[in-house]
Amino acid sequence: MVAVKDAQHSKQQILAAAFRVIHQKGFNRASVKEILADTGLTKGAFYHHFASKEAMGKAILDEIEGAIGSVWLEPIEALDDPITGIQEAMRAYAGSLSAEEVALGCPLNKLALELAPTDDFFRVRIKQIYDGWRSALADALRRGQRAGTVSQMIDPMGAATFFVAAQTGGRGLAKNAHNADILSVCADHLVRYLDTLRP
Amino acid sequence: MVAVKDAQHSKQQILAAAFRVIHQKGFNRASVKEILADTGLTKGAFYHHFASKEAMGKAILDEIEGAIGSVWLEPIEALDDPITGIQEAMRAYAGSLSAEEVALGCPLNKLALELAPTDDFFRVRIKQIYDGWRSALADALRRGQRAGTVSQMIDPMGAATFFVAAQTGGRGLAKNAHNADILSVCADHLVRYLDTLRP
Amino acid sequence: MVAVKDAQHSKQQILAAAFRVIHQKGFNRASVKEILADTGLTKGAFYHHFASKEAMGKAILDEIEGAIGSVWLEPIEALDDPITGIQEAMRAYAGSLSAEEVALGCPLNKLALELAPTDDFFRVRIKQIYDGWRSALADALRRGQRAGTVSQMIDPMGAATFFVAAQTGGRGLAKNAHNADILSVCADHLVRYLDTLRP
Amino acid sequence: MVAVKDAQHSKQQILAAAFRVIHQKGFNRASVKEILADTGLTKGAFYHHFASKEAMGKAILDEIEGAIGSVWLEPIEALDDPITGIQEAMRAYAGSLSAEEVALGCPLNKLALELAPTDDFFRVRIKQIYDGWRSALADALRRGQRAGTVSQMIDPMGAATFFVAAQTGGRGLAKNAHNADILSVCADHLVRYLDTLRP
DNA sequence: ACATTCGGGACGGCCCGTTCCT
DNA sequence: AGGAACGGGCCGTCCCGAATGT
Repeated sequence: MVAVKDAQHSKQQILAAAFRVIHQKGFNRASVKEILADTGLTKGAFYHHFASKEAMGKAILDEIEGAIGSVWLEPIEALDDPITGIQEAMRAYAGSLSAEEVALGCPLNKLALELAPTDDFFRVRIKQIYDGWRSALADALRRGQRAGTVSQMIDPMGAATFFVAAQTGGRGLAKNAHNADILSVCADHLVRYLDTLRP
Repeated sequence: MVAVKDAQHSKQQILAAAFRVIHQKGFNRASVKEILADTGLTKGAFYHHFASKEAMGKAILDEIEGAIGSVWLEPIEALDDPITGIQEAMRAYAGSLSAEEVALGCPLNKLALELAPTDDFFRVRIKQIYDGWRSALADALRRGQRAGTVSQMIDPMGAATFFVAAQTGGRGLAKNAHNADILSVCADHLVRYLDTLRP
Repeated sequence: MVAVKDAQHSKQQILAAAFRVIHQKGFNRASVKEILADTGLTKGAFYHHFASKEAMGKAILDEIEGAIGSVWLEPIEALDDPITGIQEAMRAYAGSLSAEEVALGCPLNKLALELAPTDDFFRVRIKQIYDGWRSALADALRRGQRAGTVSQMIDPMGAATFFVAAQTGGRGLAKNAHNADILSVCADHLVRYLDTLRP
Repeated sequence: MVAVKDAQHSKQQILAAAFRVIHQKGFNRASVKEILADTGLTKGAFYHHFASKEAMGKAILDEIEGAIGSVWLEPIEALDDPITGIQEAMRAYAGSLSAEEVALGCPLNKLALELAPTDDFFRVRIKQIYDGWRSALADALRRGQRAGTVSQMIDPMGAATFFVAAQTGGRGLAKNAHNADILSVCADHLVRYLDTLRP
């Protein structure tokens, strides 16, 4: 009855455990050994699926990219009134995080801060993700401009950039304070900021 | 005339080198050995001045606290129109950073992200610094409310929190992108946001 | 048209690749993985054909034994004047090696030096090969003694031993120096030495 | 009474143990851990004295160079009749080796065979040692030519090269066979070869 | 007091030969 | 014959303490 060897399952298990440990300790302090301890697998399995710890980190980035897509981008994908959509996503997000998730902070920001100065590959990959996020937001705002729900005066990309920055910063502040209220406050302010983008 | 052993000088040297290395690599990856390599001193000296690597980290936090004070707080300390003061500080800050400083990002944020989940002492100490920053900003806004330069409708602490969060987030985004323009964009948006706090 | 699974072919492929890698890196440093990389096969195939890496090493020794036979023994198998035969084989050998082959040295000697102290089975097997070589040379010299082309005064086995030793030593020295001239010099001296064995 | 920390002593201890283990297992299979097990020291000590395992290997080569000097070169340093001197050194050497030493073989040859194709630094350093050996022998022979104890017809460097090669080869053969007689036989033949170099 | 040298161990990521199941 | 997983080994790094000057 021992679970048969299932490559995909093992790889996903490792990825999930790695995400958890890295989210908590950061990439460098997350030891391969500890990651594997959560899975019951051994180093042989790890290095069968990933060429190196770094390669696994890249795979995790892919997952994070997907998560950002489903939380922030899909909900507003085809909206004529993107501002309301983003506001709702923001509120849903700020309200959905458990105390633990608040204390852990944004995984992408964590990796960005830790790895950007050291490893250029990671930096560029993370930049891609952030750029994708900002672009999708800007696209939505442009759609709104065409639909008349967003002011013609504003610069979509600039506004999107500011939103991503402020959102990320708010979550970082809340994390360090172990305080979800900070997140709420920032969310409120961002919602109000978004209102100023209406015509 | 080789400088005789000068305790204070050695300690400052270590602190300066440590700040540099930690800013770049983070606390954990900054090895004591590498820090000392920059100074010409040896481990004996290090452990004479600091009980542990962690203790040295705390000393660095003190320095960072001072730096925040002189960049963000002193310029607006007694202003009747704090909003204009903060706007000027913001613009000065965004304009003053070299490409290298942009790429390194905010040292406090870096430490916050890295150490908060792992080491509670650090987290609390960093929280003190952020709280001090936010409080000082809130105080300034309250002073403005009394002077009539700031709207009575706004919550000073909330606005201060949002400002710190957005500023920090902007610098993080710019760092990862190796792009000072992102910082400028965020600064512009923050300046505009601050305008909305006027009566 | 792709060759169907051909057991013998696969085994030979592995053996050939293994010989190459082992010749270059030695037995221990030659990883199974690297050997297989050259062949396109996988570990499953390897352990299908060989019980262990060690077992494969033994198969390689068989190949080496054959190669020594065809280079050194067959040419003088039935000669009445073995000294001239050996001299010619020596000169042919020294002249035929490419710069690369010089730099790689004698594969048998390499294995002998590396494995003799650690693995007794290998040592004994290699000893067999060296003994076979020496015996065949001694036999040839005895044949020459009977034919009157070799002095009665010399000890055939002793001379054969010295020849093998000096030849091997010369190739080792040349290998380390990346210098075929050393091989030539040693070959000349051995030719002259062989002349002293004539009546 | 625990031995006080004595840098020089510790370093020598490590070097001695390393020589032993490397002589037996070769450089790659000689693990730092095993080397240290013999000494009672730990990795901290090892990496305090040596930058890397490779660096330690180079230090060992220095020791080997010294040993060759005292066994082969010093005894004939200023002799007018170098041939007799070399013959005596050869006989002394062949007679002095214990069964264990025979079974271990020449440490320099072992390193040469193992590391030459992989690590060019080692190869060149080992070449230096061999070249030094050959040159010293050639010098001695030239001195003999001037003194009239060595034939004018022979090429000193060629003869020295052949001597080193044959001696090394003989020791290798004896090692693999676990048989000191092979060494004696080769020594005898070399002695006789040396006689042919007299006027 | 200040600084150095020496050494201790625990861990870090990675690789290796091998086995098991398909 | 292939793919997945095992488990232990390897070299090197890290933070730090103890003994030793100066």
